[in-house]
Amino acid sequence: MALFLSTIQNKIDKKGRVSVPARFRSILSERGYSSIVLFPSFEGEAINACDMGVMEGLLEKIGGFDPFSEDRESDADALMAAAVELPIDGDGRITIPPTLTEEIGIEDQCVFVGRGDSFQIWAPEPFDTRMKAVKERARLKRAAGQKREASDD
Amino acid sequence: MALFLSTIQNKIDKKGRVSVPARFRSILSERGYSSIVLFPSFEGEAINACDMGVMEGLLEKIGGFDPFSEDRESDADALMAAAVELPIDGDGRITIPPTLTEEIGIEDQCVFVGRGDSFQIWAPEPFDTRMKAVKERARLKRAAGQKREASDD
DNA sequence: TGGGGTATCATGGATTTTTATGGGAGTCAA
DNA sequence: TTGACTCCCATAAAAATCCATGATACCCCA
Repeated sequence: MALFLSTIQNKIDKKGRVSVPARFRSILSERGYSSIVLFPSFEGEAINACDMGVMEGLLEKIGGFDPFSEDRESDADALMAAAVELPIDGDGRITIPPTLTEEIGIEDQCVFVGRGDSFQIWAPEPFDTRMKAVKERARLKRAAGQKREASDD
Repeated sequence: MALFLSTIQNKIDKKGRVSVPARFRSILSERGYSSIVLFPSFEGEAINACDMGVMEGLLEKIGGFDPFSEDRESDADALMAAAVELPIDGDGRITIPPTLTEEIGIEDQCVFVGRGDSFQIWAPEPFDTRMKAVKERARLKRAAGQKREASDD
């Protein structure tokens, strides 16, 4: 199955619309979806995005509706409550609700980040910071580890 | 199958009518229903809502589980007795009976909360409190480290 | 190889449709 | 008659849809 790869930054217009990267759209439609499901990441820094199939799988895992049982994870319920299904319009755009953008700090630009079977949406600056941190950590690890002189800094 | 997702707050007018969120309505009608079934949650904080199909499955499951168990049967009886089927009117609204709203503390606003295969109806404030509690708990769990144990104190 | 044409994409704006909400008229029963 | 309820209509706001354009990438053919 095709994977969500690479990082694309797009603009959010005054009406709150953003283009979903064309490649991502084609992957979604390959899977048979014309909408995406968004919900806040647990770390609170990004929005997670997946298709409805993933949500269905999740629900199946936590079990169906049974008012007599208390064992249904409240986390899972919170997830369903925080998630939104967004239709992709005829021009390939979505409108992310303010509840999600505000929490993450997204304003007029956002970054789509491939994660394989799903992707994330970030505000540009925090994403930058995060990437730099990751790279730095990798660099340190490399430096501390072996004498790998193939420098690429 | 489409799932009930996200959280929508709507107003209750003087006549006691509330709009069922459009997305929820379309999911219901997709499943072939034009009414919803309501009954109080056992925790007493919210109203549970589902379609008649879910209700039938539910009662069948409970009834079929153990025909000789008095507890189960009385639970099922209580559920049936407390449940109401509400028609959705031409404008997409329902009128929640006072028996249910008073118990939950709903007055002039209510919140529809998706739960996947069903949804709930809350008074705004208790729902807020609940969501904050869930988030805080998740935060603590995260901060405590990745040791995923049954404990969540 | 390079240049022109074409398809695709991201973006902006306008227009139409849907939705939530308010209110009124008619109906039925107590 | 009064009160509760149903059906119908009005409207403002929000959402979905449609159309236009500049830019870029892609392809084809001389």
